[in-house]
Amino acid sequence: MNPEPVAAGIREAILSGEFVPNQRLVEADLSERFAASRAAVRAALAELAHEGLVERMQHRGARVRAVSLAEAVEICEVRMAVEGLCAAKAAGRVTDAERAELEAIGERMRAAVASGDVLGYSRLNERLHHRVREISGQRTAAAVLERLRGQSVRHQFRLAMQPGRPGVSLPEHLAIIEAIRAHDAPAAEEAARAHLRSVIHALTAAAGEAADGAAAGDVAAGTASI
Amino acid sequence: MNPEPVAAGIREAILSGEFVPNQRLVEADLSERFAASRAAVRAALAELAHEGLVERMQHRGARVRAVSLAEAVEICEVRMAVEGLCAAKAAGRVTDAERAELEAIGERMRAAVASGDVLGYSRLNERLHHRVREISGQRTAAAVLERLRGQSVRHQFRLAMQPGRPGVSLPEHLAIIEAIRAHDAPAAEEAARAHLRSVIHALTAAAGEAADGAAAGDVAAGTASI
DNA sequence: TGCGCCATTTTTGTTGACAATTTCGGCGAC
DNA sequence: GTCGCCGAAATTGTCAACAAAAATGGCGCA
Repeated sequence: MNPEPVAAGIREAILSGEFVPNQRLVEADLSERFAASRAAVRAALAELAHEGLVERMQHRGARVRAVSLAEAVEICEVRMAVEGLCAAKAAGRVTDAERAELEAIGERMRAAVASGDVLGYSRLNERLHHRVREISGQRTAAAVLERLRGQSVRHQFRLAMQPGRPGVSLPEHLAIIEAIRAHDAPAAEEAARAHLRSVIHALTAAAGEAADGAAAGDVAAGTASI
Repeated sequence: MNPEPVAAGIREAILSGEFVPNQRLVEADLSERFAASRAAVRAALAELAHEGLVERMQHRGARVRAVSLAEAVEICEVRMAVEGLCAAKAAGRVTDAERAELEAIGERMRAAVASGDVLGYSRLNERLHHRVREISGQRTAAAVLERLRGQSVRHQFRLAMQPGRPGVSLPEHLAIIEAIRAHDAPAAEEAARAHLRSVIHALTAAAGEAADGAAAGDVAAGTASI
């Protein structure tokens, strides 16, 4: 009956890949699926439209928004700037307990990559980025990043599936962790930016090839490796 | 009848200072004022809540969100990162026509400050920032910045009214213009960041004093000097 | 006189029905 | 056989009434 659980449900369906890009979202269908009134569905769709996950056209209903590769690159560029800020602020505020936590995440990342556990690595990756945002204490930046993340989950997931990718991103992640642990704000900012630059590079490199395949993602999408 | 004109009307009333922070926004009143149904008002309020201009609490209605000084600083920090990105990209893409346009804006800014035309300077300032965003071609960044701007208009306005402020910000703006005109991306990024750093400094400096006064802003608010 | 409780009023949340628009299918003309 | 047109179905947009919750004011009681 409330709009929020409906929005959460649709969001999860989109992020998990159950609802594919450009799929039409008919209000009556969603209303039945989530056992909510059409007004609630409507409000939920409006919310998701503001998050950039769905697209609405006058009298034509809502559909899952397809973010192009160019847009994904744009999103990564903004993330580069904002995550750089968060990393720098985190380096200036990190506590000893948090330093230990980051180190633990780094160790587990190393182990995951060594054992070829791509899924586990993806989860740790997601957790690392999330934790850095929290440690930074920058709620505005965190909110911006959270919204951007939702829009690019699909591309991130495709990237994480790439063969050599974890081997490239692991040292980048470790560099971020080390800089923050060392309270070195400029180094943390640069490490975060370098990491995102690398993501952009990988995205554009994987441009022509494999425009398919990414549809297999209902297992653990939303934890895509960055 | 449509939600959009209602949202636009409320937005303008908030940005112009007619609706002051923490003012309650009663749906029935708005419904009468804008000659729209309550459902339209409701949708408009939801939209504005997502923009961060109003705050809604369950069963307690909507009120104009008051952004604290700390939040305004956070917003400026994010702007520092993202406007830096836009300036850098603009430097790499600016055309000759746009270079001339930027130079013209710079000249008019100089003239406005020389003649003490604070209002005109504010408008040029708004226009410069907007134009740089456009030239950058970074739609994602532009969207992020546009939303942040709405939330901090009130603080920006208070800042623009400060006595010596235009004299400080003018050279910063000119530096941004010059770097973009010279196609010097790193310099443009640094100039934009320096400018925002300066804004943050001025914001925190003007912390204790003059928590009043800013309510006089229905003339040309929304063009507040940055 | 001051405090707490209850009825009233105001305001928000929700639902269902109705109107407007688009889309889809069949029919006829060329 | 194909194109364009017209009606029906599906879908979205809008509204007004109803229900639920919170704010308000008055009353009794200590």
